[in-house]
Amino acid sequence: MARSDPSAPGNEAFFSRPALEVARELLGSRISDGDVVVLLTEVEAYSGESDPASHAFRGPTPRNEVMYGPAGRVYVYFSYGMHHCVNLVSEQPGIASAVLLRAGRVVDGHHTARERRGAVSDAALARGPGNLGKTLGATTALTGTTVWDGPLRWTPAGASGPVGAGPRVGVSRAADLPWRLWLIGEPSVSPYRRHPRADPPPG
DNA sequence: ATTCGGATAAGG
DNA sequence: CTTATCCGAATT
Repeated sequence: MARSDPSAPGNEAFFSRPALEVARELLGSRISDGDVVVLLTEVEAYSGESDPASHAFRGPTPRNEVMYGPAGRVYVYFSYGMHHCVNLVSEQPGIASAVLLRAGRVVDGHHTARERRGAVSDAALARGPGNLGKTLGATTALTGTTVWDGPLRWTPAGASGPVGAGPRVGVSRAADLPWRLWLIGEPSVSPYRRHPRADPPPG
């Protein structure tokens, strides 16, 4: 190997699957930036141009272009003019798909994390996608980097606990697809907030 | 429950 | 130009 990690082929294969499947297996795995290490506790799948809640629903744009490329790349979008939200691209090239990293538990680098986030509880450091992005120091400049030879490094999960599934947060269309997954009992998981204009829940 | 902040993209 | 959005903090 000249530059990239020898585990790159395996990592790319891991991400080159349907977003929901990748999302499920991301729970309990780790993503790091320098000394800051986060164990992922909450993720959401966004799958293809047929998913009305996905940034790719209306086809390619300069912002979402990376979602159409090979898996294992980082997609950071700048949200509401202030938050950097981190996604990991999944599926094969041509199928725009990604997993939004919604929350995690900081397991190392608390000092750096708190420099970025301020005086909040450990559980709140990386609770919510904007806060997780801030904890990792993410900016849109990370878009397109891989999680094996870029600033963000991903390592597979060991064991992880029971998994909950429910509606995605803040989406107004396809609001009740249970594509938000989390580790049950984790205090770092963000509270569910339904989009104000989503259709009423079924039942 | 509501309000601001203010990038990105779609539609008029 | 107007409206909506994969959000978070602060306020009613």
